[in-house]
Amino acid sequence: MTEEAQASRGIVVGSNGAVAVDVVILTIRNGRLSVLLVERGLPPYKGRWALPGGFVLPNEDLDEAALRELAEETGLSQLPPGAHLEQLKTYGTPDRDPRMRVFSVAYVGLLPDLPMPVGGSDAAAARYWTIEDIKESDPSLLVFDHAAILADGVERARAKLEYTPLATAFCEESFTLSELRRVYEGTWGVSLNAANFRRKVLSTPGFAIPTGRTTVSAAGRPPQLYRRGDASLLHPAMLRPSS
Amino acid sequence: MTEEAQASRGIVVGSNGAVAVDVVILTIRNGRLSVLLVERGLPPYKGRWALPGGFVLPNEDLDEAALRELAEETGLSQLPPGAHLEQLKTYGTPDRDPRMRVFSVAYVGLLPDLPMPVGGSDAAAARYWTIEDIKESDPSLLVFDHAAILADGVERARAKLEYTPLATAFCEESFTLSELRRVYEGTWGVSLNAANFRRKVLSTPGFAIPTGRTTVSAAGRPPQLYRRGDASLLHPAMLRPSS
DNA sequence: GGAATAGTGTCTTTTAGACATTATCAA
DNA sequence: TTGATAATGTCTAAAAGACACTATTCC
Repeated sequence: MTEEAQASRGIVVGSNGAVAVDVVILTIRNGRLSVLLVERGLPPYKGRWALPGGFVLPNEDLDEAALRELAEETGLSQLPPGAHLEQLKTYGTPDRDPRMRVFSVAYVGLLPDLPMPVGGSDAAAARYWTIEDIKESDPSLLVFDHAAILADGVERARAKLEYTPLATAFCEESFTLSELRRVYEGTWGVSLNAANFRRKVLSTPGFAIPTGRTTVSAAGRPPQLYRRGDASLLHPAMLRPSS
Repeated sequence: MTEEAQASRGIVVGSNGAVAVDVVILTIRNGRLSVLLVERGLPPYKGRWALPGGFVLPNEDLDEAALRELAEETGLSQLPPGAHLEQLKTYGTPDRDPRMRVFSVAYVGLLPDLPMPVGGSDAAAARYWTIEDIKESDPSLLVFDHAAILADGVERARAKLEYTPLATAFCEESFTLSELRRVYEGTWGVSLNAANFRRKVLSTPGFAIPTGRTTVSAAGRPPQLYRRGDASLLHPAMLRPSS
């Protein structure tokens, strides 16, 4: 039955729940895939952690709401250049929030490892957790179904690195190929052959563009710097080792 | 800000819109990718077409609501074996429905080309349209943002055929490799080399399993019959011709 | 020079594209 | 036999994996 048919029959008119957004903000810190979580400072659920999120405001688009939540928690007034935010999935199991029916439209954000701002808009604590640490901790660390949302977000990021150049969203505006490779290695939890990785990236038009500059490094030959190209798909894909 | 923080501050409590599901039901008819649309029989929007959909009921999960809508429009009491239904994306632009704020959680369904049942639960007409015909018709054929939802659904289907064995969801329980190839050809709008396609499918474990039986065909050598295997990913992917 | 990291070259293996050839049916 | 479709075989090209080797820096 169509929405309109229902509405004209008066079966369900008006609202059947509240709509929120939750954001899985991922970054690579110290070579490990990590997510930004906020701690509940007040009951209920005091001491447990949650994905940043909140209700969609009247007249606010979903993407806007997600951007706003990301900005509030990271302190970034806007997305850094090259960063990426995309819709993930909507979660609406009737009792996922025990207080009322809440539909949560989840987003995934890929960001470079920026220094945390001094306090977001909330009093509650916020910090990055490695995905590993969360998996090894008490299953009730996260509120509601946020563990499932996080798992879906991580899988989305892992999959998208295969067939898009989005790994660069984890990097600063200019980056070395070793940094880019460590994004893949940290996200997939594998190690990749540096020479073959280099050949693959450089043979894909629009993935990484040489800037001509180099960086100073602590030891070894100074690496070249690259910037994001305009490719939107890798063809053929970067293969995730199957082992 | 977290949902809980907002709720405890009373910033937004209760609802901010209604939540509906809309389903992009795709099939291959006469070799062409096609979608099931329902016609509005009553004003407003009389004579225009829409994706099957409706509001999510209290205590109904999103997947359930999508299955219910699919069943109501196709007359299928349950999904045929091997058919596929997955969440696509949520659309929530404030004025996408002029009557009230409606968040629509869209789904994509891939089904074999089953005969249409004699009338769904609605009085409104329902029929399959080819994607081509919709693209060539008046842009106002579809209500609201349903053209955009349809485009996203078609792109999802096209992409998923590349890296999953979901093409089999368009087939009956047993199928020939030519039928399977025509699914790819119809979905992608290309023609594929039959010999190379065959080699690719048969070299992917769990894609298509020979049943040992053959079909009678109007002309030519009778083809072997296959059934779906248990693979969930193609590795490496079936490449979509880049031309 | 030695340690460390960046970058190049090359051989092998896997997979895809092109396409000729054979197989099996109906009329 | 002819026409049609299914199935096989083979050569070539593209891409990935493995890995040895050279380059450039700091100490």
